[in-house]
Amino acid sequence: MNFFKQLGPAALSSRLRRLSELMTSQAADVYRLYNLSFEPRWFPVFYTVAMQPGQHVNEIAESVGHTHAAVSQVLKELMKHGLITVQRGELDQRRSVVTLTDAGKTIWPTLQQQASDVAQATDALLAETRHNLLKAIEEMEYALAQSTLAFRVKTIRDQRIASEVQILTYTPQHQPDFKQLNVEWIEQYFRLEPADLKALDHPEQYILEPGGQILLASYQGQIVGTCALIKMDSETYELAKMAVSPRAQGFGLGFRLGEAAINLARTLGAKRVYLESNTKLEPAINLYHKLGFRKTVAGLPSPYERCNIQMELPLA
Amino acid sequence: MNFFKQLGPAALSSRLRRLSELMTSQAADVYRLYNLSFEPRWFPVFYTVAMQPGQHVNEIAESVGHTHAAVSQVLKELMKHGLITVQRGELDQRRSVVTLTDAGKTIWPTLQQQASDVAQATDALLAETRHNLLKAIEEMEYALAQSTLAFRVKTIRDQRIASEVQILTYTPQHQPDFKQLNVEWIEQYFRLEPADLKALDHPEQYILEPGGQILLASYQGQIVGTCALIKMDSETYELAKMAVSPRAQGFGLGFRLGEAAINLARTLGAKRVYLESNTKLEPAINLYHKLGFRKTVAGLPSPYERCNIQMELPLA
DNA sequence: AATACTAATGTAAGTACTTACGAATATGAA
DNA sequence: TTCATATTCGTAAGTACTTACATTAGTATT
Repeated sequence: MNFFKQLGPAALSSRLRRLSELMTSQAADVYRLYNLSFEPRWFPVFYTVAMQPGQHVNEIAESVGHTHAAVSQVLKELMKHGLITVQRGELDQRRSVVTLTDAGKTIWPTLQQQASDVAQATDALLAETRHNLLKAIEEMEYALAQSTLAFRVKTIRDQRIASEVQILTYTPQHQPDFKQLNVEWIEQYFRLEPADLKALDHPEQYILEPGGQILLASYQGQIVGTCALIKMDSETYELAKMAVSPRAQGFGLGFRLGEAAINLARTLGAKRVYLESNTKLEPAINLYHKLGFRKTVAGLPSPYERCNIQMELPLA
Repeated sequence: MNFFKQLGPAALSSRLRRLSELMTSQAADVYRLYNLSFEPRWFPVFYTVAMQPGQHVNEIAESVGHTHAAVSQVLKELMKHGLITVQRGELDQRRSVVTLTDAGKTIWPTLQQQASDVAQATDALLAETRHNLLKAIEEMEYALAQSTLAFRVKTIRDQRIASEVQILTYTPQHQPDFKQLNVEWIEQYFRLEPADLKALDHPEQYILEPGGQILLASYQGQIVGTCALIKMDSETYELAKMAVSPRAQGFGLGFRLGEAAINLARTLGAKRVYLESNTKLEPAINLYHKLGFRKTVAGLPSPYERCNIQMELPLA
């Protein structure tokens, strides 16, 4: 049991299962106490049928909170033990309408008595504990419905990664990474164009010297993202060469880079930033939208074939 | 979900299972987040092996709190995925000694990172709730280890029944029940003897008139237990004709009747009560012991063949 | 009236464990 | 040393559900 002590919270669901199994086996002992040839797992279904005969499978399933398949299986067993009868629905022939047999009606009072005894014992049991299990379960179900465990973990992971990510400005040593990351995604979706190679092979000449900037994201000592601002005129910059390595995608890196680029454009005196992309690149378009960019109707002519959408972000 | 609302506590174990399933499926989503081809249920076993290589199956099972069979199955899968190697133990050829492969060592840091992220998320999740699930589980496991659910339910049921059981004194109308209950058990284990029939057919003549008494237990309008005090001399009574209907056995009825008889003997001025029985009737002997009776070495001669033990209770 | 869709439910197979059983090896007592 | 007993582990089957799929019946649309 060292495992639980070291990783308590992570092993929660396993512990839930263990406890559930313990309680199930103890419930079986309870049934033995009452000398009924009745299995604990039948109880929920039998209970709802006894309380309201004439229900059909789906209704019962809804009541007990299991699937119709589980109910169907239990009904089969109850029928085999002569406790219920199942008939076709009169109005709707698809339905299986369930009622108690005489044998079922005979054991019902004992079962009720037993249920009441169990309820009392369980209440007393819960009262013995400082942390109420039932309420804890309810709260946990609610919390998990509000926000998935995976979502919560992702948030934490992204925060951790964000704290490890640094946004750097371009120096000549970054050229190979800058080129490689962009070539990678362009070749995945489109074909490299001459305009690409010019900018990627000679960023100083084609981006920096005309007054642009290049930003890079580094994570664990590696360059995993790039982004460039290209100066069009004194008030207009183009956001381009946005690339994130596949192994670092999904960490919110694109957003960090985009944000940094927009802030940089502001300090450079830009009144607007625009970009060109392709509607095929849905995640990218979503990212740009999240950054505040909106589609522009008629844009400037693009040197790239692959672009079929222009977006713009006015800077206040 | 009406079922839960009406029978909340009784359905606890079912709810535990549901929550466990919910968390298990969400845990699977978490693993998807980290792009590992690794199944959640492997984690506990893999974790212990990574933390301490060279353990054998039973040790791992003990660590993770599952059975060796479960560990064995998981190890088989881990081996198939090339994450561990299993070798025969050097000293003890029965043992399977487990270590990580290089592939296993490679994914271990990611897995650790993930476990730490999950632990953080779960801690935050637990902090969101007012009733701490983990502590509730621990408390419930402890409480159930202290005293079984079946035992608790039995206590409550016995109390309920006790409150419905009445101890009556004999009137002639009870003779058929008195006879029937005794005949039932005697014939089950032995044969009816002439001495039995005399006392059962004519209790007034053979028990009451010589100064004895008969007590009966009634439950839900039926006589379900009998017990007689037969006067031997002014200071000695024999406890006899103790019978409890099979349908009312296990409710502590014998104890109630015995207690009442002993108190009655005291008020009649007895210095001792003794009884005769057969060691074959283990539950009865246990009952007499619980009532305070102890085995006597040399007793009075018995009119019954079936008796091979005498027990006595001195009254203060 | 034919067609496409949806609903109801039975059945099979999967899940993540358990218990039961059996084979191989080790240990202890005679 | 030998034989009964205990330990270790793998495999099979069971458990109490689930999901996936198949079948039949009803409903809406053309």
